[in-house]
Formats: sequence, structure tokens, C-alpha cells
Amino acid sequence: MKVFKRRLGQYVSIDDDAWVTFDELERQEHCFLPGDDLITAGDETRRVFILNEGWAIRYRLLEDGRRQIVNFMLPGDVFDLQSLADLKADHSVTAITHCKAAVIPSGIFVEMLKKSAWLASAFWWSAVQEESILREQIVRIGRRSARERIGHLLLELHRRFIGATGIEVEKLTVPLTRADIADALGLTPVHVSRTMSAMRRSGLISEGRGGEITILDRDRLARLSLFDMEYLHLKKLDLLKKNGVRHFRETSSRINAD
Amino acid sequence: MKVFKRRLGQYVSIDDDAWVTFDELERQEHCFLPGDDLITAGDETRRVFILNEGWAIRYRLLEDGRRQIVNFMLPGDVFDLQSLADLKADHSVTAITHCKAAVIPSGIFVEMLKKSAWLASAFWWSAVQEESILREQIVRIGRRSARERIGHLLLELHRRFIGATGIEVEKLTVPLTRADIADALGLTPVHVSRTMSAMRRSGLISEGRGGEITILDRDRLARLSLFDMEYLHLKKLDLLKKNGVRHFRETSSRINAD
DNA sequence: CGCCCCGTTGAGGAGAGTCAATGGCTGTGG
DNA sequence: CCACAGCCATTGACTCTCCTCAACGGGGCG
Repeated sequence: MKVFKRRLGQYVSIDDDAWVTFDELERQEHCFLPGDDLITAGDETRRVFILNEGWAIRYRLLEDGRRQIVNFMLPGDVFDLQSLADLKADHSVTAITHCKAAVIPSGIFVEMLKKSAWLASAFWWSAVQEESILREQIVRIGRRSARERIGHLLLELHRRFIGATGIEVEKLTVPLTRADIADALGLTPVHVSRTMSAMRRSGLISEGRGGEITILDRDRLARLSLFDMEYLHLKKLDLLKKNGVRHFRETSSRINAD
Repeated sequence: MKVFKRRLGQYVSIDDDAWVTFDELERQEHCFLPGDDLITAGDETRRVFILNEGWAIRYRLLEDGRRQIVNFMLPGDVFDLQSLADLKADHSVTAITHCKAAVIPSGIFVEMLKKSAWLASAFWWSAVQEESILREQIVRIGRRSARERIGHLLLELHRRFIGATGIEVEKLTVPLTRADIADALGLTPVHVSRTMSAMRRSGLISEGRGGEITILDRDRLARLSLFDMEYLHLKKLDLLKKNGVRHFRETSSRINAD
């Protein structure tokens, strides 16, 4: 539960009481193996996941077998808040590494929100960030070249990983095959392979064994990928001090859990 | 305000009291001309828009001028609920036709939510639908051919238009230039033009003057575009009758506005 | 050892992009 | 009322990014 705490702590300063609620969750932790579905397309179960360990992908399959990975779930990510309202999932979520996740029936989840306005804010914030990531994914696929897409994705994953773990890693271990990257970026595995080889040759990245990727020249890669450092909204909301923001705190907390 | 009523009414059955709240909103209606910004990238203003008339686009510009349209806003759409939490907008929303929209400061908006749990559910539902549209947009540009993308977008816009107005129009008047369609679908205007010409030749669509588009063979177009009729979640939630759903109503309303 | 999955590389092809010219429509001003 | 400018759709010719098909090779695992 540690990862989760530091993730949410980035958005809002959560009071001590709220942490008690989390301890209940630790008992609900499930394990998933690579390939296991957390959510299956067509599912109607209403539950919220908090990913504590491992990576997962959210994807959709077309009838003819084409796959599009919509986004990646890293430790600390919360999903599907939308399942609280949805009739049935239009996509699947599958573990791509060994995963640990708290699985919370929506009823219990909502109880949690009611207990703590802070918590509700944090989850709201988390949903906003996820939407922002979706929008960025649209821009990435729609208007960027293959090299830009890959560079941009690597930078995003790197930043999100640091945000989740708090460890300023140099080497990011990316548990993705070329096919995964291709399906996320609207490319083919062959072309991803070629493009990444070229990126290695030009000294942008280097790869070790087991998916270890090092971003050698972050600034150059960011420039080449037109990476906007702001969209992840990683800045901490200091709700207590800023005046203009205080109003938001009072209100939007209530939206979620007064 | 009529459009808006029928839009929200699709998701939940709103009680009469809530409608009183809407009357307040009618006084807040603003007009926008084509090209006017409703939200400008970098904006920090916290307010929610309810579009009553006209079309708008949400887009992001890269530094070198490339533009990606993230999604379209049609009458009845509500945005940005996320601005309640966001620090500043990472994208712009611009009117592409003459538009009328209620502009609600977030404080007032939240007051509304508190007055009616029904309303809160409806807005939550609306946000879920928007996210679903974003995911579908990702699949569309990531894994579909030019013809599939265009066909799929036309079907989506057609369905959303009917959902918004309730009018089962045959001819949809699409106020989009080839450049707009291209920037939405990750293509170039030239190729959009070519592809749509081909679609006209093969009898899938026809175009009249002023952007009037008729979908001649909806089933064939849906098959060719791999259009999934379900993702828009247009089905009405009958919260009062279904048992499994009733729990949701009690809970998720409270998330938003107890 | 041998299988399978994965990454890589090559050759050739196709879909989409680029550049450029044309023509229609609209709005404006002489 | 007509001339002209500006915007947009279209079409042609050519280019290039990315895809397809295919072969090869390495590492993990039974």
C-alpha cells in the first residue's frame, strides 16, 4: 500500500485519519499473473482497482484481431472509477507482469469516499490525470511520427514510474514487447524494432537485457518528441495554503464525498 | 436549455425539482462566434460549460503547428468537469459554428450538484461517456485505416447528433472542413478529400451543399468501419427499477452531491 | 536438445503525405 | 453589378513513411 500512499499524496495532503481506511484495503489485495484479466470486456462487475505492484494494460480488440492499447496502468494507478456508472466494460484490463492490486467493490469504495473528503479529492484528481493521459495519447498517435511516438511514450512512462515509486531511476525496466509498444502507438512491431534500433544508434536510448531502457539524453529526446513536461499534472496541490484553490477544495471535495 | 434536458434525461430520470435549477442557468447563457475560444490552453479559470447550440472542438497544438482535435462537442455536452480540479487547461476549446453555452462558475455548479443527487448522477454519467468517446478515438486513430476512420467518425457524430436533438435526421449537417476532419483523424486534408470522394463513388455517403452529409448505407458503413454500436452508452439507465443498479444510484449520487 | 517466443533485418509494396495547380463559392469593395 | 481576393475541395504526380512477408538468430524452458 506504500506506493499508493505516495501517489495520492502527490495530489493532496491526506490527513492521518484517512490512512486508517487504507489499512482495511490491505486485506483485499489480490495477485495477478501476466496475462490475467483484471477487467474483461463485457464485464458488468462494479469494482475499483488500486494497482500496487506491476504493470497492466487497458486495451480493446477489434473483431478482426487488431488490438489497440488505450493506456498503461502503473503502480499507484486507480481504475475504473468509471465502472461505478458504466453498464459494462467496453475494453479489457490485463496484467502484463506479476501484479498486486486492491480490488474494492464499488459500495465499499464509496463508503471510503464518504469518510474522507481528502480521499475523494485525491481520487478525483487521479481521474483527471487519467483523462489527461488519454488526451495526450490521442495527440501522440494522431500527430506524431514513429520516433516521436516512441520517445514520447518512454518519457511518459519514465516520469510516471518516478511519480509512482519516488525513485529517480536512470534505467527504466519496461516490461513491454515490441508488439505491446506497437499496439499502444498504432504501429507494427517490425517498425517499432527498426525505429528503436535507430534511436539506439543515434544515442538517444540504450537497452540492456530484460527490457531495461535507459534514456541517455532526456533533453534531446524531449525536444525530438515535442514532450510537454506539464501534462501529467504531477505538481502537488497545496490545498491548505493557496487561497484561490481553497474554494476548490471546499467545493470539489463535497462533490465527491461530503 | 431544451437540448440539455433531453441529453441528461437519457441517462437518468431527473425529478422535477432539479429542473428548477436549470432555469437559473438560462440567464447565464453566452454566445460564441465561430473561432471564439471557450477555453484557451493555459487557462486557469474554473468553470463548467453546457453547450446548448452549435459545435465546438477540443484540440491541442504542437509547437510546430501540428494540430490534433481531441474530440467534438455537440449540443447537450457538458465540459470541463475536470476543470474543477485542474490547474490549467492543456488544450483549447473553440467554437466552430455559432454556439450558445451556459457558462457556470465551478462554485455555482457544485451548489447545483448538492441540490440534486439526480443531477449529480447525470453529470457523472456524462463524464463517463466522454471518457468512453476518448478511448474510442484512440482506437480509431491507432488501428483503423483512413476510410474506416472517416466512416466511424461520421457514424459517431450522426448517433451523437440524434442523441442530442432527438431528431432522427437522415442528412447530418457537418460543419467541418476537410482540414478539421483530418486533424481529428490524424490524416491530411488531401487524403480526407480523396477518401471521401471514393466513399461517395462507392455509394456509402453523399454530400450536398454546406456540409450536408447523408449516410446512404448505414449497415455497410458500420461493417466497413467496424463500428461498435454500444460504446456511446446511449441506453437509458432505469435507475428506479433495476435492482442491481439501485445500489449504484444510492452510492454514486453521494459521491457527487450528498 | 529442440521448441517457441521474441527481436532483428532485408526486400518489396501500399497507404498516406507533399507539393502544386485548378476551380467553385462567398464576401467585399470599387 | 462586376472584379478580385480568400478559403476550400479536388485532382495529379511524385515521395516517403510505414506495412507486409519472410528469413534468421538468440534466449528461456520443458
